[in-house]
Order: sequence, then structure tokens, then C-alpha cells
Amino acid sequence: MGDFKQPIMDDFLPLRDVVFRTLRQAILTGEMKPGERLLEIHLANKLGVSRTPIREAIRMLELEGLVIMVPRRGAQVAQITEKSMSDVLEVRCALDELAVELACERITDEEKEELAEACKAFEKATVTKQVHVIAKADVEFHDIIFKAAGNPRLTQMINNLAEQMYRYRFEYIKDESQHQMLVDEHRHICESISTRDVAAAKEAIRTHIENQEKSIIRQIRLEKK
Amino acid sequence: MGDFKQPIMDDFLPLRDVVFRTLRQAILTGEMKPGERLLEIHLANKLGVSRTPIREAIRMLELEGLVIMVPRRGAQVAQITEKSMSDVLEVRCALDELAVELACERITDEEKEELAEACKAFEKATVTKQVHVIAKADVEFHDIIFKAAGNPRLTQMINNLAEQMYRYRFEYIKDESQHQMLVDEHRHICESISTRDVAAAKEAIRTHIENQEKSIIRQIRLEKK
DNA sequence: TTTAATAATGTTGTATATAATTAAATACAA
DNA sequence: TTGTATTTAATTATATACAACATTATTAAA
Repeated sequence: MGDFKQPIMDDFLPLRDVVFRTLRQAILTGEMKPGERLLEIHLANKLGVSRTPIREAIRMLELEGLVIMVPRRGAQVAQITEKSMSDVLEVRCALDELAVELACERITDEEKEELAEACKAFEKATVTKQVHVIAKADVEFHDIIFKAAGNPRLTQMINNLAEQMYRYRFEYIKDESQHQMLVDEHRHICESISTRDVAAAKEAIRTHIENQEKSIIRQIRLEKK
Repeated sequence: MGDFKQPIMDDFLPLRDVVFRTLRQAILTGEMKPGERLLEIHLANKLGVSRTPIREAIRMLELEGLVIMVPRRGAQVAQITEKSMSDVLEVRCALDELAVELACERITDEEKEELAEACKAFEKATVTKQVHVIAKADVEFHDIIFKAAGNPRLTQMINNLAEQMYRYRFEYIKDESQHQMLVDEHRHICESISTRDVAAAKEAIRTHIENQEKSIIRQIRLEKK
């Protein structure tokens, strides 16, 4: 299927979902540049499917804000600006604060264990200095917090927002000088949730997100040159 | 076009958008009941269009969480449970708090005027005791806060969440015994934003949402019987 | 009467064909 | 050369056709 990276084909995923994931990946990784048009026949040929699943995927990308529709001219990849990113991060920070707040209230002893484990696992991962290993451990750590928060809707929204920053994620993790800080932040978050200290947990997660924001904004400014 | 209520046809909106709005309206008003299947040909005949725009609209409804897809069985209207509603309201409350916080920081003198106007207009609207007049004034009041907050992404997300509760909205406003409280809450919100008192504004909006939540939960419990 | 196999039907998933619209190219007049 | 029609090509929007699959009904056998 074309030269885009193929996503995992679990069972019989409808083609629209395969196309959706493929295009989303291409946009988030920057393989498809902002402003680039999504020509239906072109994509259909490239991915070896008909126009129908392409169109349906585009509708989904549109609602996720990844492409914008120009009436009768079709879709193009949405622009990523410093403003749009900081807007997203502003929202994400608020939602992450909510997540840790809820986690403080609702976390079980078992989940506390899991969180402590994940925290340690993250520290271990940083030692490997392999970007995707660290990224995975990071996701697992945060996923436990989301599970503890017990609000699937919230989880879905945060993950969706996080996805928008996918392109910048790896660059951030690559920077080894930040690793110790990341480990400390995770520990701090883990401890305050375990002791159900809402104020401390919110403060910790806010710092965590703000540091990410700084890194992302820095990268965007670099790109512009 | 069928017996659904026809939305406004500005210029030449693509059929998918007309269908999308029509179906969304039908779901949000309860005309289409949770669990009800969305049969493509059936809807296509009813609305006098082909299956293509119906399918594209369903993709959009799916991403908004209004319908869920059962693989190879098509779409059905999402269930609304007490849990799913309180999950949504939990998120909405956090986002509304963020909105007033940002509004406190960013509101201009001009917008302060507008907000005060809208607050008065809302009070006037309650006197008419006409549900849709009150609802409209309420929306206008909150829209000014969103504008002042200056984060379009946030606005879009809050509006999307608010939409999910559309069905219960009118019942809430219908209850005249609540009107004075609503007016007071709006005044309180308006004043604390104008004086840039973040803590007070957040507290005020939280109360505002929590009261809505109580009303909605009450209605859901009534429905179940 | 119950169960298994099979046919009929309904429905989605995908592909293709047609219509409508816009953008680009060309021709013509000022 | 510039501005304006007019044609041509490209592309989306919509409709229809076909294939795959799932469900239900029906029939045959135990």
C-alpha cells in the first residue's frame, strides 16, 4: 500500500480506518506537510483503494482538526502554528490536571503499586537512551494515571490532544539533558498521587506539561528558520 | 427531506453536512433513541439522498461520539448513561474553569462591557419565560467568555461537550424556580471575570456547572423509570 | 420435535460511474 | 499588452453498482 508506513491490520479493519490511520500518521510525523493538498484519486492510487474509503478517512481527519476543508477544492493538511500548539497545550494541561486530581481521589492500592512500578520502569528506560523505549515507558506511566482517574472520555480527549504533538514528541525525548528532570517529575507525580495530595499532584503535572510546551515551542521556532 | 427538521441551507452546503446536522439534531433532541440503528438505505430514502453523504455524515457522528460503530453491523445511536454524562460534565467543568481563568487574564475593556450587557440581557430573557429565548441569551453570555479566553480550540471542545447534553438543556431552563439562581450565578461569574478574580470566577463557574449536572442526573434517573 | 444444513434476505464495505463545479488555458477584442 | 470570454481539464460531490458478510428463515434429517 503505497510508500506510507502500513499500520497493524487487526482482523478486518474497514479500509477507511486503515486509510485514516495511515494518513494521520503521515500528517503527524510531518511526512505530509502543512498546506499540502489531499487529492483523492492520487491517494486512492497510492494506497491501492478506491476513493470511497479515502473520502471517509478525510471526514474523520477533518473532525480531528488535522486537515481543513476548502469547499469544492478538497482537503489540505492543517497548518501547525505556535499559537495553535499552545492552544492545544493549554487545554491539555487543564485536562491532565483533572486527570491527576481524579486519580488522587480514586486510585486503588493496586494501582498505586502499578504506578510506582511504571515510575521505576521509566527511570530504567531512560538509561537505555533509546527514544522509542523511553516513549513507551512514558505512555505506560501516564496510562495508569488515566486508568486510575476512571473517566474514559477524559482519557480519549487527552490522548487525542497528545497525538497532535506527536511530531515533536521524539525530539523532546531525544534530549538526554532532560532525562533526569523527567524522572524527577514522574517521581514527584507518582508520590503526590499516592499520598492523595491533590495540590502537589496538579502542580507537578503542570510543570511536566509546561516543560514539554517549552521544548515544542522551541522546535517550532527552529523550524521556521 | 424526510420528516426530520430541516436545517438552514446556507448557500450550497455539501449534502454530507446537511445530513450530519440533521442526524445530530435528531439524536440530540431524542428523536432518535439510544441504541437505534442507523440504516443507510433507510436514511438515504428518508432524506432523499444517496448512501454516500449518509455514510460520510455517520463518520462525523462517530468521531463526535454520538453514534457508535458495531463492526459489520453499522452505526447505532450511542447510549447515554448517568456515568457517561457525569464523565462528560467532569471534563466540561475543567474546561469551563480554564475558560474563565483565561478570560480573567485576557479580557479587554470592550469585552467586559459586552459581558455585562449579555448578563443583563440574560436577566431580561428569564422574564419572558420563553425557553428558547433564555437558552439563546445563555449561549451568548458564555460565548463572550470564550471569545475573551482567546483559545478557539478550547471553545470548540466545550461546545462539543455542551452539545452532548443538548437533550437535557431545555428541561433545565424550563424550571422557573431555578431562574433567579441562574441570574445570580451569571452575575457572579461576570463580576469576578471583570475584576480578574480568578479564584472566584472558577468557583462561580464550577457551581454553575454542578447545578446543571444535578439537574441532568435527576432527569436521567426519571427517564429510567 | 429438535437440530443441522442451506437458501434467502438484508446490510455494510468497496468500487466505479456520472454530474456539478472550479481552476486553468486559450482565443479574441480593445 | 491587457482584459474578457470561452473552452478544456481537473477535481470534488453525488449516485449507483457490485461484492462480502451476517442474519434470519426454511427445509431436511435425526
